[in-house]
Order: sequence, then C-alpha cells, then structure tokens
Amino acid sequence: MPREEDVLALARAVVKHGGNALLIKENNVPDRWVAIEEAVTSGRAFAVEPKPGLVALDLDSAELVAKGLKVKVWAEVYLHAQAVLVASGGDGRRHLWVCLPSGMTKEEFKDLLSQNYEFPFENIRHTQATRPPLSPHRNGLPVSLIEPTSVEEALDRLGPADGVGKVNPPKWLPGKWASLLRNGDTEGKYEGRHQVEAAIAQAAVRVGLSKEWFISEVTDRRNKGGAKTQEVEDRHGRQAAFKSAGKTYDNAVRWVTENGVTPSFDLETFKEKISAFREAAEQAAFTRSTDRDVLLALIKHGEEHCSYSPMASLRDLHTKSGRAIDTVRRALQRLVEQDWLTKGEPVGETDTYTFNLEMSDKSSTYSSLGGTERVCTSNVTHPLFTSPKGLAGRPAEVWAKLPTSFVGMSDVVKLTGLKSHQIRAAAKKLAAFGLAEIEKGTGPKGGDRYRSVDVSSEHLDQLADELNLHEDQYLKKMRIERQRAAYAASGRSANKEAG
DNA sequence: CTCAGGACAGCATCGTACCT
DNA sequence: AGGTACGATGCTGTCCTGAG
Repeated sequence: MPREEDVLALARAVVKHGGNALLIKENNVPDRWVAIEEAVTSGRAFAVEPKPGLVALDLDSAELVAKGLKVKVWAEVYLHAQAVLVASGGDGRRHLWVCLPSGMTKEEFKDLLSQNYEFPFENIRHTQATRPPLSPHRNGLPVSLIEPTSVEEALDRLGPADGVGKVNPPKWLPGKWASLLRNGDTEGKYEGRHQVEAAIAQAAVRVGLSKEWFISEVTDRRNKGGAKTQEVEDRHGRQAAFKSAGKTYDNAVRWVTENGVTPSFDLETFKEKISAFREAAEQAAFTRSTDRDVLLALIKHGEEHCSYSPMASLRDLHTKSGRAIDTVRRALQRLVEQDWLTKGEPVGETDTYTFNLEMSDKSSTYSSLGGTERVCTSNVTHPLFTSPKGLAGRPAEVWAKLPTSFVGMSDVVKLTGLKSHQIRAAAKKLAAFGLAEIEKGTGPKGGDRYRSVDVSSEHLDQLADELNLHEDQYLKKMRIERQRAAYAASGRSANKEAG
C-alpha cells in the first residue's frame, strides 16, 4: 500500500497546472471532479489530466506491454526522454509515462509511435485524464512502480510540477478582439495600426494571455491586426519586431493595472456557467439527437478554449461529434433557431457561435429518475455513440436516460421525452449490443419492460472496436488532415501569409 | 383501449467532390 | 483554412393492422 504523501507527490508531478482529480467509481464510471488532495485522502481511484510535455501510454494487453517496453528503451536512448513504467493494478497492465524532450510536440511523438510501433492512437493519453503512478486501483488491486522502483527517482524523471506561479490562461480572445486580430481594423475605428495592436494587447492582458502569446500572434502573417509589428519585422528584422510588440504588451499591462480594470474573464465563473449550460443541454429534449450531440461538441470546444463564443470550424465539430460536415452545419442552424446559440461575426473564415447561457434556466427538462450519470460528454463523444454505424442518435440518448431497473414503456416515455416507437427501435438496437434488456409482456398493460445495462468504458471500447469504429474515427481525422495538408501545399496559405 | 410491429414515404445524413 | 452541393443510403415518423 503506497504512502499517501507519495501518491500526492506523484499526482502533482503529472497533473497539468490547475488540474483537478476525477474520482472513478468501482464500476469504472467517472464520478466527479475534486481537488487532488481530496482525491488522495479519499483513498479512491482517480485520474488527472497530464501536464504539457507528458504523455501516458495505456498498456492494457500483453501485446501492448511488449510494445511499451520497446518504446521505453527507444524513447530513452534515441529521444533522450525520461520514462516511468508503472503497474496500474489490472492483471499485467502497465502505464508508461514519457516526459518528452523539449522541442518535441505530443503530435510528433504520437506520429513516431504509430509509424515505428503501430501503436494504437486511443492508447496514447495526453489530454485525457489518466490515473497517476501509485494512485489506487478502482477495485483496490495492487499498484507499484516497476522502473524506476523508488518514488524519488520517479519524481525526478517526471520533472517539476506544471506551471509554478503562472495563471491558467484561456486560449482565445473574445470574438470581437479575435476578429480584430485576424482581419485588422476593417471598420476604420482606430487611428492607426499601432492603436489596433494596443487594443488587442489590452484585451489579451484582460483575459490573461501571455506576452509570448501576443508576440507570436502579431508576428503571424495571417493576422492582419499585427500589420504594424510585421512592418517593423520587414524593415528592422525579427528582434526589433519582438521588442516592439513586447513593449506594446507591457504598456497594456501598465494601463490595465493603473486603470484598475478588473480582468473580464474569470475562470471559476466560466466553469460554473458553462457546466450549468452543459447540464441543460444534456437534459433537454431535442427533436433530433444530432442537435444535442453537436451542441455538446461545441460546448466541449468552448471548455477547451475557455470561451463563451468559441470559434469551431465545421471540420472540428465533425471530428468531435462524429457527424458529417453537412449534418453539423444543419444542426448548428437549428440550434440557432432553437435559441441555444447566437451566430456571431466570423473570425477569418470561421463562424463563431455564442452560448445562450440563459437556456440553462429556460430549457424544458424532464424528470431524471435514473441513469443521469450516463449522460455525460465523455460518453456522448465516444465513437460507439457518435457513429451512426454504432449507437449514435436515439439509442445513445435512450441508453443515457434509461434506468438500470426494469420500467414500462409509459415510464420510459416520461423519462426520455421520446415517442414509444422511437424507444422500441432504440432499445432493440441497444439490446443487440448488450447495453439494454427487454422483458417481454411484463409491463403494466401487457407491454414490454426495459432496462439499461451499465458497462465499463473498456467494454464500450471493445464494442466500438468490433465495428472498427475507432479505426473509422481515425480515418475521418486523417481525411481532414489530408484536406488541410493539400490546402497548405496548394500555396494558398503561402500567398495569404505573404499578402 | 393499449401496445407491438410492419410498410412506406420523406427526409436527414453521409461521403465525395467542388468552390473561395 | 474555410464553406457548399448533391446523389445514395437508410433512418424517422406516420399510418395501419392485429393481438391481448
């Protein structure tokens, strides 16, 4: 049994800055987010989102463990990466934590892994929450460090805690400022190009974006709002441009501090509001389940970018929601008509949508007697529930909302807000996957009774694998990447950057 | 009268190709 | 990087029938 202080130290070493711990129930269903200290003292299983530069490989089969051992040697010898191998509790299962060398991105590492070792995409964790080394297994199975065996050495390899002394910044400016940055002063509202940059810098300071972020954006040739800095670069070189942009940012910091402007963006409030909105979306009765799935995908995007009005391209939402691009577009139109979203000004070519947060109070929800814990974004975005080949649509919704104890049709109608025939069809499909049971003729009026079956996320993965859905998802992603690569090669982006 | 389930029309969705 | 168009496919919802 590992010491609590060791578990805490290791969790802090792997978690991203400001990250919390996700408690995991004994049936492997996510419970709720709590502070890391609370998770450790609870003695329960928990997972944390890894810090930047840290990747966890989930070695959940003998074959993958063998691959993982090779990867470890390769990463240490050729990449000069630090690695920690952990027994994660399950029979023979291992987690391999790899601290990437500076300069290598997670994407590059992932590519190398799949090229050199055909390592499956879905077993590479870098944004997804993962159980830290020595953290308890959900069923109390023994966990241990395999290499290195000492906690001190493991801590050493995992490196210092993430983001000491830095704030957790949102990744995007509010839409208006993002538009100014991307398109420049199209309305002629500013006296000159410097004023445009100054305005952007102030907005950046208010939302907590760093100086480095500001400099890299205004020197990016695609951003017309950085025209002034770009001209400095052309005339006097890169160093001068950095210096000039840095000065603009520093002035903005001084102005914001001197004028006592309170930062407009408060992360805690954001989290509160966005999760209320998400719950409303999860519970509301949509005429099309696609609408809900697309909305949840957009909310997820907003959460990732800390934005109430995220810029999400149709292709981003397509990969997130599993629906075709055209389908996503129609769903967005309907969501605007239904008042869930307000369409804003496009930033560059990307449309923005603002969440109508008051829907959290207005939306008509139905009673939620059971199964509500299954209505969560992680399930909604699982390939099994996003692919029409799998259980996308009504079946996903019915599974999420159906209790695990048998209920008659009229109750299911009340619980789901769906029509009986929709439920029948969905239940039939779910039953074929073993995710629901139908009991013939035991209902109140001679009808059938239904119940859902809770399963582990591994089981969902397995079902998805049987239909090749993980592969489909991967191929979809690759298709988009090819489109984007073709665009880059076509020279259009180069022209854009030059002009 | 309620409910299950089949037939079927219509439309949503997917994939692909195309445009800016 | 983005949005848009359109044919093939198959799901959704309506209507209807028959069983309990």
